[in-house]
Amino acid sequence: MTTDASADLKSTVNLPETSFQQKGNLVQSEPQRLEKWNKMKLYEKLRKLRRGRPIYNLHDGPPYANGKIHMGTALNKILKDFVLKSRAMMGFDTPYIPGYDCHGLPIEHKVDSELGAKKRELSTLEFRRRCREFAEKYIVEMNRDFARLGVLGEWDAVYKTMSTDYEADTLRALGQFIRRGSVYRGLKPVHWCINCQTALAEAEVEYSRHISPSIYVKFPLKSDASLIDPVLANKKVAVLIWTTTPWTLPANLGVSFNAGFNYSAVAIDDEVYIVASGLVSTVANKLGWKTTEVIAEFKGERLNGLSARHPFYDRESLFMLGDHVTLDAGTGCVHTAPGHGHDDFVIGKTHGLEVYCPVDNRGRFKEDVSLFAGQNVFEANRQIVEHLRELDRLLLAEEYEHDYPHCWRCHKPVIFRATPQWFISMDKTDLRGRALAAIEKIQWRPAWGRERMHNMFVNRIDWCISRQRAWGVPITVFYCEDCGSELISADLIDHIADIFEREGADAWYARPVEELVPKGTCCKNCSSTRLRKEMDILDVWLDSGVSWTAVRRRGYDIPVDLYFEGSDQYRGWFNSSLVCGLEMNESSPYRICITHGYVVDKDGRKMSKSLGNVIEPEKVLKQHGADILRLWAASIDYTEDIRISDEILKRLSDSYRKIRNTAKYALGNLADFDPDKDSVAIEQMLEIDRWALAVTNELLRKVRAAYEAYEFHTAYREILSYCSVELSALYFDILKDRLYTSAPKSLERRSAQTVIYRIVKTLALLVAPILAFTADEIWEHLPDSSELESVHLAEFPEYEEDLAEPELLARWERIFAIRSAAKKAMEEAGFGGGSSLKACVEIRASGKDLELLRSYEQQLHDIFIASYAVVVADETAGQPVFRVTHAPGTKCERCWHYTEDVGYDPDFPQVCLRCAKNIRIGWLNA
RNA sequence: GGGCCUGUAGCUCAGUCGGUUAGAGCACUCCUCUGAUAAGGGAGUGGUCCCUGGUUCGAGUCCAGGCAGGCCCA
Repeated sequence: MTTDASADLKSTVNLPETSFQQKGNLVQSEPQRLEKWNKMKLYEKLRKLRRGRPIYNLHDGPPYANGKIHMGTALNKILKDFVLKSRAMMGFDTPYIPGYDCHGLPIEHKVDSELGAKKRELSTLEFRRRCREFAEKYIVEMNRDFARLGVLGEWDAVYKTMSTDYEADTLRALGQFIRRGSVYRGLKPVHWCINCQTALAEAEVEYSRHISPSIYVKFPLKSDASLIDPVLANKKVAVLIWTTTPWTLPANLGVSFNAGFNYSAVAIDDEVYIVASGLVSTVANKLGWKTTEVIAEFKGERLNGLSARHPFYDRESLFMLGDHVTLDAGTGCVHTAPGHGHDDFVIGKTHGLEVYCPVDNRGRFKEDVSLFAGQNVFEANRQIVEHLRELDRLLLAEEYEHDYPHCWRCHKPVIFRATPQWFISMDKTDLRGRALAAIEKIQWRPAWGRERMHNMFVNRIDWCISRQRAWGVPITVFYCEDCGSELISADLIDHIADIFEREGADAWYARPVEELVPKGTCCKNCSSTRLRKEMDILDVWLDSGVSWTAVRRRGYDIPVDLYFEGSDQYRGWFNSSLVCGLEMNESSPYRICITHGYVVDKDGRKMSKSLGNVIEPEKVLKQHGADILRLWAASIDYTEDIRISDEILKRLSDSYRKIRNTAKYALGNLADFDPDKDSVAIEQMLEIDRWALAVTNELLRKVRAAYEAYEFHTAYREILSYCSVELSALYFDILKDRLYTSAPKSLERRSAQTVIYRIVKTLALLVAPILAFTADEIWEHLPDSSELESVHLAEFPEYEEDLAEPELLARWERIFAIRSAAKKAMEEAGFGGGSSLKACVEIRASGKDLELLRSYEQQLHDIFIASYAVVVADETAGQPVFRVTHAPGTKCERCWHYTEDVGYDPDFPQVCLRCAKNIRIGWLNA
């Protein structure tokens, strides 16, 4: 055989040919495709195409606009895009208006630190302008980065919580809460710097070493001790507390115990002290008790509702039960001052205690505080200790070094102090009860979301909505300069909201009172017109809690279909949105609530700078491309923690290549195929082609169901397995001979091409929500000029009952099982894999297998990709038995089969008769 | 410390009502083809089902207690 002859033969083989590149080059090609989508206005086009169809409304939870997108936000946006793209392909009209959370402390801090010392020179208005610019800058960046992920939406019309209309709506929400009667002014302990005389957020305190007094104090029992245990009757009983802030003792209103702990009554000399049993020896050691005689032991719950006398005031101190009481340190009996501690505040609330705070702005005891009036709290510590000692209430006082909160500005130690704040009551308008009822009706995915949310509302304390900050929506109430009473009115707020609608919330800072209120507005108590503006702003959770109003403004119905966020939002956005929805709209703003887990590293640990295990989406985009990141998002079960690592991304790149190559191979075999002209009717197809159609149909059913259930990783698995097993290893491999060697226009080849066309089109459609870029690229290469200009405008095909063919599928399942056994036998005989055409396979079978194999005997060698396959009846064979030998005959230089008729056609001495015939039909028009 | 969740092969996932020898895809190893070629095909290796105890004839699955990790709260 000469080289020329060989080249001639090769020209009569239909090899795959396509411009679809094997390498994705995603990093380069994706931005180009994005550009194309922008130019063709893909989002608008899709919306137009679906106009009038049922709307599927996913409302975007606004991420905070203060930095680069990270893996968590990228994952969230990608998952949302899966939902929207798949719903669009199910025929829904799918609006998507992304949003941004703009107000709040993190931006204030960043602007603060950028300004440095200059900050003091700025007016509030100017400061707010800087904050606005800061947020705006990040919105532009984040928009670009989110869009780069292939997420389709109204990126040029996002909603922002700082836009004037949004700020007006936020304020109107406050008005509605006031109108319903759930807003009140109360006290709550906050971090307070007595040097700067300002409230501090948690993020504004830094912890550093500090020496405090550490004291053990007895609180003599006031209640009848025999109620605890008869043994204690007529004894001098006291509970023993430990504190490092003696100055909070004047504000003591109670002692807390843990219901589940055991407590011991320890007799020391003629007194009895109550201490948690688990701490008796520690305390004894500390206080130098030589012997500890426990005369009674009981559960903490026995103490509930009893009381002690205050150690130095003529006052009662109530015994309460709380989980915040631990055995880490102290005595297990916790001094409780609701005005000076968060736990104290919460437990005091539930027991109806006053939020008593006898300390003023400058950290001095108020005038009515006997013994210590006017004293600075830190200086008063020593005198309080001395006083306790004099009264014989003190068991030990020493110095204690620990981490203590300090002001981030002046670095002085801060105190916890109750200050006036605005609250939304959970109970005045039964928000708690209504929320619990609404939670039952919402669909939660995963299902445990219901329980988590339920528990949260059962225990939730009133919502503190005021913040002593500048960058936000102001709480637009007034105080009378003359009599001090509050002027709080929903109508007045609506009036101001109308001003905000035009000018934004800056108006509150830019305009004097007279320009903010209608003429004649005055104090309801004393009719004074001298009014002072409240300068607190609203908690940003109220901002985002009303984000659904931004959706309603654009004409969509509330409730929307879906909220889909990370699992931290049970406490956050899901929570505040539900409260706002209930008060303003009498319903939850969402029907379905889905959460995803957190992105963690390969070992399941959270990503943090200090651990050095952070993977940035930007890096993945530069290294692999958005479709790989999207494939990652699709491959995982998002309800749990989601791991990412270089290995995981490597595996996904492999999977990606499998899918891409499958598509490429399919497209390559359609180079000469026009579906309109060349398609073959199902009745005329070869049976294995009908099998492939049926399998594809099944894939369609499974993947559609997965999309409908928001289970993207099931879709991913089905698609990948279909490409690897059904197509690559079976169908395409078996098909090669037919595609390559049959005459181009022959029925056998057209039958296969008809199916391949349907396969690759279905594949493009099914992966489109996930591989947004690649699917569109496949779509472009389909041999069908009449198709839509982007795969994202198309709809999923419907499952076709006619194609199901369960008997055919069952039959072929058995054939492929036998094939697998045959492959093993061929491998053992040295004809595995690519050398299988050298093999001649003899199969001995009985019963049903024999019957089945007989009926397929003619095509069996094609199915095995061998040159011969012979079926022999053998009643002794349970499972089929194989004998594999080297095929007889000569290798045909065209189809590579071994046959005994090579050279029989004198015109084509190197090929078998089948090939000779095909060459004549296909290439010589004979 | 409390609420909710997770733990199955190197990776990502299945595993139904408790029922045979725990599966798949990928990776890995070996073989093979050179007409899917930075591809394709075949065969194979790989498991303390987080641990301990309990219920049961039987536990990856149910119960209890741990351990490790995550979110939220404290």
